[in-house]
Amino acid sequence: MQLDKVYEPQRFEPRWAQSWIDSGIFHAPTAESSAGRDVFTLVIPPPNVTGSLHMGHMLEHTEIDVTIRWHRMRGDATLWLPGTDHAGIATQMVVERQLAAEGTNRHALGREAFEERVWKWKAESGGTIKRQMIQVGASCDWSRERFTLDEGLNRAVRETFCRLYEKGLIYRGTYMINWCPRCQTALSDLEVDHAAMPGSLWHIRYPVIGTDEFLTVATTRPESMLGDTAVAINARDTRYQHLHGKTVRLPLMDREIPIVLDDMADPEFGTGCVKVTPAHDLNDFECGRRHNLPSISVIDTHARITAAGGVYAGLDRYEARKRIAADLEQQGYLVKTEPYALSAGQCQRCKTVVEPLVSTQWFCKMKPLAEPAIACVEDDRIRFIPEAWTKTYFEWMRNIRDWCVSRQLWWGHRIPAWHCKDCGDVTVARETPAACGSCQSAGIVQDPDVLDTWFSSGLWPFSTMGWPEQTEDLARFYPTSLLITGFDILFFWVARMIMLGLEMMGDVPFRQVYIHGLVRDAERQKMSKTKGNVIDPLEVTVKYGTDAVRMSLLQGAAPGTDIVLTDERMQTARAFANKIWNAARFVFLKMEQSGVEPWVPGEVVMRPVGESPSLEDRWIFSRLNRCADQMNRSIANYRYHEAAQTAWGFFWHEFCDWYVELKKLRFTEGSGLTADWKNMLTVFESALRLLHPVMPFLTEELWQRVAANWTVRPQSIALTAYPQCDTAGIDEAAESDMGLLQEIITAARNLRAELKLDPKEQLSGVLYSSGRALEVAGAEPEAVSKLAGVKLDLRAGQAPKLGGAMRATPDFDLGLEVPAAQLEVLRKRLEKEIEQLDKTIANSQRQLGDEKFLSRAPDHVVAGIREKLAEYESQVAKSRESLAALGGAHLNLAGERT
RNA sequence: GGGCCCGUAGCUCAGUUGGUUAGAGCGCUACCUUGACACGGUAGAGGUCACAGAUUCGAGUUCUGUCGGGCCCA
Repeated sequence: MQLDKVYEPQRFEPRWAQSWIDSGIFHAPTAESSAGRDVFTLVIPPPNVTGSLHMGHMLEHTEIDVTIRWHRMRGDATLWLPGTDHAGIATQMVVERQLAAEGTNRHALGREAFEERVWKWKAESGGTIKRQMIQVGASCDWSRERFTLDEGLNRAVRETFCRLYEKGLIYRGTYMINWCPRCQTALSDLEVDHAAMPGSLWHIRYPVIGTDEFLTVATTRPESMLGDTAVAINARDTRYQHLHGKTVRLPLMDREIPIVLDDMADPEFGTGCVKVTPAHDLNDFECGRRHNLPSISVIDTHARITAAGGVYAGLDRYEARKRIAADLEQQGYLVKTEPYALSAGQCQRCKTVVEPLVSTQWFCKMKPLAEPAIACVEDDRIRFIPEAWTKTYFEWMRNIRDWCVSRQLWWGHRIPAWHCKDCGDVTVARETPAACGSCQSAGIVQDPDVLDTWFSSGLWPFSTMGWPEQTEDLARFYPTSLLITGFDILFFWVARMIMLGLEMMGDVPFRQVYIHGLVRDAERQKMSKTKGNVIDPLEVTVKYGTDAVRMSLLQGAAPGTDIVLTDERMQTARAFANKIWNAARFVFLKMEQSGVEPWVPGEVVMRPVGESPSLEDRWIFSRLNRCADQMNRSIANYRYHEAAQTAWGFFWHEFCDWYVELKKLRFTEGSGLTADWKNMLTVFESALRLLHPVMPFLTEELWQRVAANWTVRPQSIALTAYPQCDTAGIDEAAESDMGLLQEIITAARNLRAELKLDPKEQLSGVLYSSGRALEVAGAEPEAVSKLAGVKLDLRAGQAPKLGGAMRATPDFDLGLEVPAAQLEVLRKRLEKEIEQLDKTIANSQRQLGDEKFLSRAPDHVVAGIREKLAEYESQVAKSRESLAALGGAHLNLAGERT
């Protein structure tokens, strides 16, 4: 029964983490066992299978776990479905780096061997994150764990691809795409980051054929001129109108290209005319289509100049840029070069500047998918929290562009399309076909490309439940209830799940989306490996305890704000855990002394037991009910910071600071299981339950001891009922009486501290009151004498003489007997108090003298101010009197007593 | 260029539909090693709610603008 003196979470956290998993208590209940209960489902945002847990995961999983544990305790049939993502490019890159270190590469290895190699890597490191999640107590159903490359999920991917293809929503075509020359694959628009970087603007003049004029174009990429097939001017631009219909001679290439009229040329910007390179710029590509211009590819997939680039063929794009700029200058075509901040697209993964290339790829048509996805948020079938994200979502959805879904990678879902060597047609099929669908030729080969990882992630809420099979899980758990994730994947993942869920399942994938913040360091910096400011969750959970880390994260997790995580905060959270630990230690020690056995009533009791429960019992149960009410509402509304604060305040500042201190006065040795004991154990047990979703380990460890003798109890606190507010347990009278008692004690302590009296010295004093305070103090004399160290003489009415060590409040006047010499320190405080009260009184009087206020403000507000004003006035009068008395010769408090 | 969010105590943030003396945690100051806990106790100091207007009897809260910070999209 004895607990260690200091809270050492390492001594019990690993034990519970393992035991929760072994007992399978977090598995979703069967349909039979949970008939009639509400269902609550959440699928995990799948982490990278070869990754490891970072603080972002820890925050996300903590918020999910709080919510899940709360729902489970509320009696819902709860499923948190875990799993991982194959993270195409990222994982392939890791393995390619391994190969490079071995002096080889994937092409030398061949596709099959490479894929084997990646699977091997997955087998090695794939379990890490799962182990870590178990370690930090994530209460998910591991029996339903999924991986995006599982066979079942692959079927879902193929089914989706085929359906979309059959509907004409997936097509293959030749368009401008983002190409990463390092990763050697196409990328979607979302996988390209636009970063501002210093560059130059080159002004190049193109001679107009048949005249002695020039058109000067400005470009940030002079090397692309090799592929120019026109120069555009704006029809409204009077400077160049006379040149329409003529041609220019492209320097270096000696090619004659037309001058076209196009709005792309902005008369306000630069020289007003632009070069057109349809093969290497999206705007130029579209311009080229409008004018039927040829498209000449001069940069290849390795970002080198192609054979079409004449003498520059084979040069890297940047090398070519230097040479071309130099040649232009030498030949007199370069007008000037000026510094220019340009925005270049970078590969999100490897930061290489992407190359816009014309390429044949698979695309997904987005507009028809986006429309219902917009509608379901407009009509509230899906709600974003915080709501501000709705706008961002709409903004993106309404301006959506087609999605390039093919990737030239070897790690991922292979596109289910087969090309015919004979007729050239494409056969798209769910199962590997034996022959071409058009000409029946057996000479077909599967498309070498794989799908964007997000294509499979987009199916996650239903592919994980067995779709396209009509499984029981799917029927029970889809749509899921909630998604908790970060804003950084709102478009990548959330938006696509909504579109694909609606299209494939005919229903939204989740009802609500809670977007959490970002974990930052003490300087509010994003955590990053390169900055070296990452806090490793595993390290700190060992150091401070998982519960303390969870508490720290939740304390800062106000919706819509980032979370600042510091060692200081985690230390404090550990101190909180230690406080609870020691409160429990006190309880158990006292139990032993009193001969009491662990006891719990057997069901949640939210009211005190016993014939006439004590004030502190009535009070703590009342507070417990309010705490339960607040906890339930806070968690329901994703106000995790509020839940954390509520539990913290209840345990520390109500249970420990007052309740336990008062209860100490009740317990005597060998008294047995009195009502005092029953109430204390009941409140403590309920409070543990309230805290459990936030600090699962500590509460489990203590609960197991508190409830040890409860014969028919669940095997874990996680399976007990979450306390709900019982309004009958709210005792306004007890709260107000307790408030008075606290005020009396605090007033006495305050005087004592201000007068710098010995904290241990027992003092005498007087309490005057014409109200309830007298009865409260009379009923709890020991509380005042023990907690404030003052023995009070109780007298009805107001103090006859206000002077000396006196504290006046609206409810009572309290004085201490002390030597006159110690009273001087009171003067300053009284002066300050009077000043503040005067200000407040003036303000109230001004309001009450204002006709408009009196006529327009609601009655209760006016009445409230009148009442307060009377209080302030009486208080300030008392303070003035006290101050006057201080000035006098006689500072003896309760004068008549001496 | 378009859009979103944020400026409240030294720090990190709360502050629900406008309403009575603006809160919490940390930090800080003073005192206290009291038999649950110094990872503790008691008491205290600290804010013209970024700025300027407007609406209102009344604004930290609503509206407009300015300044400052962050983010997203092009």
